[in-house]
Amino acid sequence: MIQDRLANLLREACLALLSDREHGDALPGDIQIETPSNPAHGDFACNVAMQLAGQIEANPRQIAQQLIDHLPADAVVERVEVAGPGFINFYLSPGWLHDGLAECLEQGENYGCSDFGAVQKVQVEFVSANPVGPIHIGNARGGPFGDTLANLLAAIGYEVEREYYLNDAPTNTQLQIFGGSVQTRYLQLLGEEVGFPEEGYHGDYVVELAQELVDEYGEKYRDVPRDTEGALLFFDLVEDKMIEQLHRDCAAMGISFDVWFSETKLHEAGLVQAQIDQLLASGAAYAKEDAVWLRTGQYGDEEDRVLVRSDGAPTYIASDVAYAADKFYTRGFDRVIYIWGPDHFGYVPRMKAALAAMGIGIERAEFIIYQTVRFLEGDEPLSLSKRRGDIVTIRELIEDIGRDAVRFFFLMRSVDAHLDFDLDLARQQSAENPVYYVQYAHTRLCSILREAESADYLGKVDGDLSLLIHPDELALLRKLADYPAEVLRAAQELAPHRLPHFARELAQAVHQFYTNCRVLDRDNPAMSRARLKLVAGSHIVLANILGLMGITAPEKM
RNA sequence: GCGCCUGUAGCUCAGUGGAUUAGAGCACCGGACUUCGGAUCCGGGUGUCGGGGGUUCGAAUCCCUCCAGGCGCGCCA
Repeated sequence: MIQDRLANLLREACLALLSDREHGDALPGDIQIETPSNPAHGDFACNVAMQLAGQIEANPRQIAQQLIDHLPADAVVERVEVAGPGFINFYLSPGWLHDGLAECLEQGENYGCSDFGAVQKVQVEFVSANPVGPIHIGNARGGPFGDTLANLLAAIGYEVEREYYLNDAPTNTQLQIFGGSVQTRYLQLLGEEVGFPEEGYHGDYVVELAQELVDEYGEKYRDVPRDTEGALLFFDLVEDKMIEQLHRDCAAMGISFDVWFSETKLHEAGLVQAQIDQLLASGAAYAKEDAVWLRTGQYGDEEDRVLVRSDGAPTYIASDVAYAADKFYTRGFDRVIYIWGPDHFGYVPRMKAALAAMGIGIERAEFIIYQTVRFLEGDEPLSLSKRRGDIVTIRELIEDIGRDAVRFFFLMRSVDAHLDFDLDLARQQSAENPVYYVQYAHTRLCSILREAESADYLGKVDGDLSLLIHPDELALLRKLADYPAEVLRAAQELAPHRLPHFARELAQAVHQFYTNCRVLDRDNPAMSRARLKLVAGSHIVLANILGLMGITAPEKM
């Protein structure tokens, strides 16, 4: 990357300058090369002189000038200036852009990838919705986010695993409530006068499930007691359907998990009990009032948390402790990223505390809480609750506006921002959608490449990139050259939402180039060949970035 | 009450120490094509960056405080 090249030049200049001044220890660890927002300020800029000024007590402009004096020569650096309060601005010859295109063409689908994360194993766990209903607008947000984040981390060299944690254990109270809801609907369909519990799952799909049970089994389960065991029996009857549905919903979003991890398996293998015993033995857990508590209060949580209820049933924390042991110890992930919905917010401190109590460095775990999605109908916000039944499923949304638009919409916003989802607006905007703008740029390039195959006047001569000097060509070249740094940054900051923005800017540069620079021209084959190379490079980068987002790159629309 | 997220153009949002012009999309108004796809391009912005205070060469960005909206605070997940 050109940024690394410039940073290395500056690092050498810093070392030379600092040894002159006997300040060898003042070298900044990370030299930031940034792109000035104002093009008049050069192709790249660096603020290292101002950082140094604080440490060695000298005028930043003077330091900047001295750094420039010590800067090793480099072919692409045309001139370097001190500007403003002490910026070092680099003005490069257009050759660096042509080099960037050559690199892009050579690397193809790998362009944008790097080895930053070399051989580290990272797991991204996301969605992980309880198997009690379809994935819907409220809990789907982590899907495209996690999937794209995983793509990004893989692109910068991590060994990535995508995981779905299936809370399928009978100790999960939600399953009991859900099973009870199915049971109640079943009995109602059989004509029994039974009231539906307020805290139950009110969605129509529960009635449909119950109807399927009636169709399949008739009255066979009429006399099952309406207690916890009965509820779990009913959950067992529908469990496979629920899990299949989750698989279908994820597939519909274009997400393929490497591992569907079953909570029940943790229990069956005795791992939950083993972790509880170990925590008791190490003193991280203790017994009080018939329950077992984890000393999370000593590790930053507000208070200690219950691991085992007084009735002997383990809580979800117990499962999660065992699950974490499996992730960090058994499977040996260097980093684990948990992506959770806003309802799990209060759970982060206790999970961190639990990891600390287990002796797992908390820097190895990252918790990303995405913010609420509100579904708006007109001006009325509806709260999304599976239990209340007023849900819009992810598959309804996908059928409505398409998978590509769904992924793009969810990805566009930072996960820290609340997201208002107005279905009418989404439907209406799908024709004026930024995703089509990006995809259309891709199809236009495909169209040129198709056309070029039958253009006999092009011959076999290689395109001369130095012919590319039109402002719209240079602007497009610049976006192509910026791409690898953008991927790296989006991955390091765990910020997939940067991608749709970059993709739109790239598409804009493509459309401008397309409008103002005729590519295929029988009267100018040399220029045609050069521009075709730019078309090929742009085509590669658009396809790559759409690929990272899990959005199709169509050849025709 | 405590904690977290958010507050930037009419609307939806980027920008989270950097450059005396704070950006984009949508919407609205006007314009562009005998050649590669018009789902395109070009032009049109008087914004208390929620208010106030502070930190410094420099703040939408960091700190404090207040206001508004959202979410969370269970031996549920």
